Amino acid sequence: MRQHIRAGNFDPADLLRLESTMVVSAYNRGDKIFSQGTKAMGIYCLRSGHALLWHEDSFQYKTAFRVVGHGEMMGYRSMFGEDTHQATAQALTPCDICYYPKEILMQLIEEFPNFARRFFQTLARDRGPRDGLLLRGQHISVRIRLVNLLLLLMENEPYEDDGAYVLKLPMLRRDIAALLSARPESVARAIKELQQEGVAKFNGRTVTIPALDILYKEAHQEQPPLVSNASF
Amino acid sequence: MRQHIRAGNFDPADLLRLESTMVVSAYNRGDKIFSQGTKAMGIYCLRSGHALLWHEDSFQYKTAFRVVGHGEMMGYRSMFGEDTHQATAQALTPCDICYYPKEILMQLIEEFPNFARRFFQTLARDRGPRDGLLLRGQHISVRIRLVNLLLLLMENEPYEDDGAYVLKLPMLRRDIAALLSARPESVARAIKELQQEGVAKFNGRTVTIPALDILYKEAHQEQPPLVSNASF
DNA sequence: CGTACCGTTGAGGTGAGTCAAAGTAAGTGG
DNA sequence: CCACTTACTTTGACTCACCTCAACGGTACG
Repeated sequence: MRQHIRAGNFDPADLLRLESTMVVSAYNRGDKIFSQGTKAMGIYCLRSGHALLWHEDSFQYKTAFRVVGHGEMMGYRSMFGEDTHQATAQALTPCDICYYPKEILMQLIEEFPNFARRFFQTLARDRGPRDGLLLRGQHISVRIRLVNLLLLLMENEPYEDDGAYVLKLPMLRRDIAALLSARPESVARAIKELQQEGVAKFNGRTVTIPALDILYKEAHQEQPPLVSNASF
Repeated sequence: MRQHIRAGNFDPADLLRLESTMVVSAYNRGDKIFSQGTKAMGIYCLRSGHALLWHEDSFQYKTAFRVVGHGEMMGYRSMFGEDTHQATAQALTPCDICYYPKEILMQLIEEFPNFARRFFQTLARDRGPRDGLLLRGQHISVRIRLVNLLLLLMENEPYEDDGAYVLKLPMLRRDIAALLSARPESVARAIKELQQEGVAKFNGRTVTIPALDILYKEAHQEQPPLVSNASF
């Protein structure tokens, strides 16, 4: 899922131009990288650290929908949509972020079909029906949503120690809650449950998972509802 | 939001080629246009009628997420994602649908920057954080979600009679439920409520709305929760 | 050693899901 | 045109997961 901007089959001159126009900035925890409602003029790419994307609806309810990690892009949806930002990006941890202005990107896209294709793919795969629903669908318990989030975060941070997987959460409990469209209290209760059953050990922001397959099983094999839901 | 494939600034020869490769098929209510899990080879465009897009998760829970109306496209996300279809498309009403194969589209996209731009925009605007959450966020009551759905459907079917807006629902109650991530019973109760308060009159699949602004107000001005939800 | 968050726990309330049954359309075939 | 079937819709009673509110325990930091 990661989407670096990498030297592919590009003209060195263009790459140089891309590099020269690129701006790298450092952000501290809590800093906003861009804000919902402002005009999208380019895209951002994380060199290090973590950021959180969240959307605020007309009821002032905030829902986080993506954790952006090292090497990943953000802001592209609004840029290509030729619209204002539909979300706010905020640094979860100190991070370095580079910015690519729209004009340069558009030029490269026109010139190099492969570059365009990569963006088409990124846009198309981003937030398809698949996830999102798994993290926020209310027919799934907070517990299962949490397990799915853990698995998602594990994809990006494979760290093994002594046969068990270890995951360092880059965020607060309330951010986890926002990602699951739940409340911090509910998250705490779900964590307690998983803890007691030995599925995962939580120690502050460090999560230890003894057996990944148990987690995976739980994430995808809850009993289906008995009654179907639509005219399918 | 509608996305016709129209004669823009294209080469007549290419348009001819596009037309010649296009296949138009007729579907009856309930027919599947494409199925989740199958390979996406092109895009579909509705000439008439309505279709419903729904996704089935690993718990066999079905969530509808889009009603496709006249002139709108579907299947493009999976095609550009170079992936299997992430949803199933099914005809809500009898409809005529034309199919454009991928190769032709890709050729046109490479050749005409404006054509590419339109697709970038379509992809980027489709299912951003904005809607979706309004229709399925569990912090919003089924009633408000229903009101939002009505407003969404009204956008495409403006029909005025005697000062009141009239909307003909192209779908069953259970499909509405699937769109709201709710149950048909809950939808029925929400409908009853709106009925009793005179906000909207439901008669089978015909909805009459005396005052649009009341509906609109309700859709966006519910009291915000007292406690914020994340470290924002 | 306060102060200020963050995280956890408990008690209580509620919206919406589940289940079951009755009511209403919409076909279909005689 | 009327039985008859089938599918869709609504209602009521019950249950439960999660939210709300409130209080308490932890940890970091000046």
